[in-house]
Amino acid sequence: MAKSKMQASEKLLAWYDRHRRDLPWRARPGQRPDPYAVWLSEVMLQQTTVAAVAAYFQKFLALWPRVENLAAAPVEAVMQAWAGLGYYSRARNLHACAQKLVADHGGRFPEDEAELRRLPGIGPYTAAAIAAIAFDRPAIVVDGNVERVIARLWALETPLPAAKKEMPGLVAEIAPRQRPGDFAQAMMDLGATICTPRRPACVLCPLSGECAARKLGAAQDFPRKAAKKPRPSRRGAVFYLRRADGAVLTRTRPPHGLLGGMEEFFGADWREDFPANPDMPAFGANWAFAGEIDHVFTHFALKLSIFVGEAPRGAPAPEGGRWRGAADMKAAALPSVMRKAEARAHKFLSARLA
DNA sequence: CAGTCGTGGGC
DNA sequence: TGCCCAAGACT
Repeated sequence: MAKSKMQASEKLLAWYDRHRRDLPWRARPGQRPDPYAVWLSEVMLQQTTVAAVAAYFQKFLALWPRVENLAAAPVEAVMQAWAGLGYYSRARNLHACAQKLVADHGGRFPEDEAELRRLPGIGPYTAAAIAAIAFDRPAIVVDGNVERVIARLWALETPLPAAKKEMPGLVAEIAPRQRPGDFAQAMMDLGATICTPRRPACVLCPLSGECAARKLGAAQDFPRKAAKKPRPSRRGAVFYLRRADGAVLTRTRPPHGLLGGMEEFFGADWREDFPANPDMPAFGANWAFAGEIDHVFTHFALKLSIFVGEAPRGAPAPEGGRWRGAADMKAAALPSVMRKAEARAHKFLSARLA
């Protein structure tokens, strides 16, 4: 190990002391972090931007200030509060984790990384992050930021994701004995603000003198990445049924899988070979085409045809469905794709009225 | 281990 | 418009 690499952590921590981000879930320097807040923020931040998380974090903390409160809440309330943030299995696991913490750990977070790892929704990254940040344990934290910083620091030729298994060892080479929590957060802050995916600000980087990719003049070309697969397209239909009294028909999706446990409008299955003229459902009448919406999921793109229909006052909900009043709809656990469909239906209805 | 699992912003 | 991506977990 080169001596310059051993000094990297000192430079990084000095930089962190001056330039650390002030984030809602982050404790002030010298203050004890709240493990509950650390855990909550880390789960929300999985594959999710700081900007998107901030408001949800505040909302959850206001609704459920302590893990006991979250554990006592109905899971439907948690799903509803999570609606719009994506990756909904996180919300279900969050709730399950809270209940397990209360039932098996007296409402306290274990400090040990391996013990944390056993809890639902807590994987290798989150376990290490909680151990390091909340308890200042010497855990090696590797997230996407860290992978990028490390790949550039060593001009690592191994492409991601294959390089993932080398990462903990490489991080350990520069990890300091002291301040493991600050070191972890410093690496992530550096990746988020200086060592960015595009146009990294190497001129401002405290590690530029030790960076092999920088020496090659090719920081932006790291990390190497495996070619990605094309994203298939699917089509489907949404049947937005409005009753004469203004209530709207919805249902709840099965608890697991895509948008698991979230609410939706009735619709036809999403498939690549979707029929050009799908059958309208038996319930409802006067079905009218309200337009299409596009939505992109991680592993497929979706185009939905929106149909608006009417039902008479007092019409019963079909099997598995429920009527929601207008005010009730605002609080429903609708994922973003369904909010988009709802907006299209509203636009169509207001245009038809005019 | 490669596939599944959301969303919104930036360029 | 299309592509990239953002503090990954689970199977």
